Formats: sequence, structure tokens, C-alpha cells
Amino acid sequence: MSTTLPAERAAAAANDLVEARDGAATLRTFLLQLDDRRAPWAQGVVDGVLSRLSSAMSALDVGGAAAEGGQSPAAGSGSGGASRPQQSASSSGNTKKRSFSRRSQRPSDTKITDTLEDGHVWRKYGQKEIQNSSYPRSYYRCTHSSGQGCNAKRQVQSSETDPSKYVVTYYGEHTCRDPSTIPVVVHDAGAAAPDRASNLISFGPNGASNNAAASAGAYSSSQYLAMGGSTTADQLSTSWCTSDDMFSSSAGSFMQVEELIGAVVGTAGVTSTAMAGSSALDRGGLGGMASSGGGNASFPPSPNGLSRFVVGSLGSIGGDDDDLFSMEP
DNA sequence: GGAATTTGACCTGG
DNA sequence: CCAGGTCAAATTCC
Repeated sequence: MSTTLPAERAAAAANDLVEARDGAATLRTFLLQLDDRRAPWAQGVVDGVLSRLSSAMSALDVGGAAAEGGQSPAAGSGSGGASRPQQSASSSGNTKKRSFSRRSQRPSDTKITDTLEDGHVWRKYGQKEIQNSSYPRSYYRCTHSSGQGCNAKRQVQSSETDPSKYVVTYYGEHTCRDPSTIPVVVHDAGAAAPDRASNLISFGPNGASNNAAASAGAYSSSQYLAMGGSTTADQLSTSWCTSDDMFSSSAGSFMQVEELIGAVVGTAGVTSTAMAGSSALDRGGLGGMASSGGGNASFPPSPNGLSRFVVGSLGSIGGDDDDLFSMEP
């Protein structure tokens, strides 16, 4: 067998798969909120569809981000309001020579999310236009990469299928031990009703004082609140890299995580269309001159501006019910 | 003044 | 050779 599929057809199929999965995930989210007694059955059906899609995708080696795109608006990288003067020749005829170990790490996780916040503090060290991709990819490394030798990295790119979401790929693991980079789980919260997730967010307002950051934080939080509003939040206990043990899960569970996150993200997307829209615009057309502050009018605003923005894992981490993801055997 | 970001150049794997 | 990943100087922001 092994009929060789034309590359473009394969890509198109992959794209379709991704979209189908997104749709199914959204549908699933919707069903979760449904108050119909047939909902569970429908959910089961959708789960089945998702599962099939996942296996099909893994068979085709399709990740969360369907490559394939077309022309590229090409991110208006231009450093926002002040725009950089220029650099002309790099100083004197200085032949930069450096050597660095080429990427050798394997991706450890890929998520689709609509916020760049993940509880860690990242420092952006590069951005690159990617072939076949409409959006540039941003490269981040843990802020403690130099200080504590933490080698965690991540790549962030806008989703092809839904530009208001980000495809975040994590590499390496966090070896740093800084309070600001360790996800805080605020899960007990005593008597707080689960449908009020406000207690899942904790800001450390010491210093976050830039406009862009502030507004960004605002929308992030509202998103989380929105997500918390539904039971899906319970399933969002994602694979935070706590320390030594990273998310070395099987591809299978990866898919599941991704699906569920997709589902939850879908909800958030619905509830916070305003933000999604503006963010998309910001990147696409209005291009950065709008938000002066922050200093990053280009692609994904770095979360660093948020200083100590700590996001707790949504949902019940401590519970045994995260077997949904079966992250650990 | 220090920290973070931007961005062109450099380097490497496929 | 090309695309993608990283470096590091310049610049901006707080």
C-alpha cells in the first residue's frame, strides 16, 4: 500500500483535520454546557469523533498547527510607536562569529491557547517569519536561563486557523526555582464556588505598571474568568511543568490535552470575542501603533511586561479526576 | 541605569 | 542552498 499522497493534498487534508477537530472541540464545549439529558450521549459521540481525528492526525503527523497558509500579512514588526531609527551597518566591520549548539531539543509540548500566560516568566530572544505561515514565530526562553541555567524555551505563533489563538510549543524543562516562574496552584480556595474562578488568578501588582501590560493582564484575567464559568475549566488542568518531571507524555495523551485545551479555548474565544477581535486586528491591520506602551507592538506581546502575573492551574489539580489527561501512568 | 525587546546577522541541519 | 533557530548590538521603556 502506502499510496503516496501528493504533498499539497496531504496538507489540505491535514488542515481539514485540524479544523474538524477544532469544530468538534467547540461542539464538545457547547455540549458540556448543555442542560439536556441527551448531552452526555452527544458528548460521547463527539469524543469518539475527536478520538478518531486525533488518531488520524497523529497518523499523518499533524500537530496542533496546520502548516500551510498562503500569502502573509507578514506581521507589522516595527516596534510600535517609537519605531527604531535604524541600525545602518552594525558598528564597525565587526565580523560576528559565534557558535552555538543547534536546536537539539525535542518539543515537549504543544498547546493552543489564547493567552501567552502560562505562569512562567519568559524572555523573548528572537522572532522569525516562517515559510508557509502567515504569522511570525517568536522565540522565548526562560528568564532564568542565564541566572539558573534554566533551559526551558518556547515558541509562540499565531494559529493559522484561528489567529486569535496562539500555538505555543515548549522545549526543554524548567530547572529554575523562582517563585515567579513556578505556577501557583490556588486550587483549594475553600468554599468558593467552582463557577467563580476569580480566585484562580492572582496578580502581584508590584510593578506591573505599563499600559499594554495592564490591559493585557486585564483581558487575560477576564478570559480566565470566562472560562471558569463553565465546567470545562475543570478539565483545564494542563501539563504544567512543575520542576523535574516534565510533560513527557505519550503522543496520545498529548492529543487529548490539546483537544481539551482547544475545547476550553473555544469557550473563552466565544465569551471574549471583543478581545479576540481586537487582538487579531492589532496584529493584522492596525499594526501596533495603537498600543504605545509595552514596547511590543509586534507579534505576541511578551508576558514579561506583566511582571508577576501568576496563573494558577484552573480546575482541580489535586483531585484524581485529571486522569482525563493521564499525564502520568 | 538596568532590564527587556527589537531586529539584522550569523549559524546549522536537512 | 534554504529555512529555521540563535546571537548580540542597538534601542526603548520603566
